Amino acid sequence: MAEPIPIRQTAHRIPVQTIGRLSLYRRLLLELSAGGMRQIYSHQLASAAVATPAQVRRDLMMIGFTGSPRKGYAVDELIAAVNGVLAQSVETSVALVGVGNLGRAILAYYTNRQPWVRFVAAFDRDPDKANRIIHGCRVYPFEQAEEVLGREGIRAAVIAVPAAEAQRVADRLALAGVRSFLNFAPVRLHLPTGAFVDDMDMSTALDRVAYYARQQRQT
Amino acid sequence: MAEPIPIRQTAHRIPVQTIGRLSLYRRLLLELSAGGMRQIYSHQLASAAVATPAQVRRDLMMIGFTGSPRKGYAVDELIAAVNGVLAQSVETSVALVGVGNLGRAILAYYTNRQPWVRFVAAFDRDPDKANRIIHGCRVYPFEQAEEVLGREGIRAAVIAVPAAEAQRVADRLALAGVRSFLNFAPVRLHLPTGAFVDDMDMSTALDRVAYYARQQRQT
DNA sequence: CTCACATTGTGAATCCATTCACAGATAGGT
DNA sequence: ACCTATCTGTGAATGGATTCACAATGTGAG
Repeated sequence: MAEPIPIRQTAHRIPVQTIGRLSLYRRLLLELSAGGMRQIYSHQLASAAVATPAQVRRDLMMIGFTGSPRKGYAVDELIAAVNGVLAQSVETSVALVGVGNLGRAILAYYTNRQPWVRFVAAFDRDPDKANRIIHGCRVYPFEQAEEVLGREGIRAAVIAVPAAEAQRVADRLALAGVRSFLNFAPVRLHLPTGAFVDDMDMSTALDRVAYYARQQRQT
Repeated sequence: MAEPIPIRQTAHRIPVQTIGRLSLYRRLLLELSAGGMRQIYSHQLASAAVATPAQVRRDLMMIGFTGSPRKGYAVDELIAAVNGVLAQSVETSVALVGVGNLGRAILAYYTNRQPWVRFVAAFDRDPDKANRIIHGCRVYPFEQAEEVLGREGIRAAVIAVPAAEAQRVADRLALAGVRSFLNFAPVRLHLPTGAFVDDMDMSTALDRVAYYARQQRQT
């Protein structure tokens, strides 16, 4: 199992888009590997990921993974290489803030899906929700945020609170050491430089989809 | 009420990113307008939207909306102009496919949030779920998709089914005339050119967030 | 062993969104 | 009525991601 995975350097900064596609590649590769595929060409992976072969090769180049002409890429080694970049073999602890409809659906969605990330704490303002366990995740009152985040060493959080509260929540999490946010609230967060935010703005997404339903255009 | 809103042309094609920001601007402006604000400068809107003033001016230029030096933009006229672009004053009918945890949360989330889009039908493979009403939306068995989509003139759909089924569902919807998709399944969909897909890939998003929690870098 | 050819790895070209920077405009002050 | 300060509108510059295109590679066939 200790094969030398062909990696040259993880040197330069990897763009966010590439990180996102690596996550997708890994999901596709895991399925293909389970189906018995040992080698894969850039054009095959590209077609599965709805991308171009050049895009795939460029992405793999970014993480310093190399294949072989005529044989393509070794599937399992590639999975290991992507794991090395995305998860550095450590499980990442994540917190959820906001245990409403959306928050519970998020917990349900992620449970047993990505073993490399774990929701170790959820928070809610409503004390009635506290101290319950939802989808295997303990819910705390939001007042205990600093304590729990510190204790668990949490540096990533998912925000699923109403728009009006999102900024306050983000401020407090940032102060408590969280540097990476997945934000479901339909507002843009002001955060200290160095922090990372990924907005999952469903309102905006629905507006975009409604717009293009009336146009006839484009990807 | 019949003020002439200053619009020059909706001529050229508006990039997706701009459409997304227009949706955000509208949300912010509606709130500011309700709070009594009549005029707004590009730098104020930019700060609310976490963008640059130049970005805001460029976006408004794309939709042909003009303001005035020293007074900025008229808030209510700008809202009307954005409405004209995004919703063309028509309510858009949308379907949901997949009434699981996520699907129900999506319905709950959108209810009473964006009156300009309406979920007029939901579909699920499971017949037990059919013919119920969830958050004001009637659930049909998926077999009736073509009939209902045709009857309601639906051209936009939200896909919230498991990954393994997403492509089949998308194919069938596309054949039934749906041209615009909001895809929550963690796969990329192959669709006829001309169709629009917006991927809300929560798996990928969580991987990105986990990645940057370990780095110390950047938005 | 040699050859042919499909595939990789990557510099260069292209494309597209964002930002810069400034000319032109105008509201408000005097 | 004029002047000034500050904003808009936009052509040009920038920056970054994607795509092109091709030399280098090495595999499998004969």
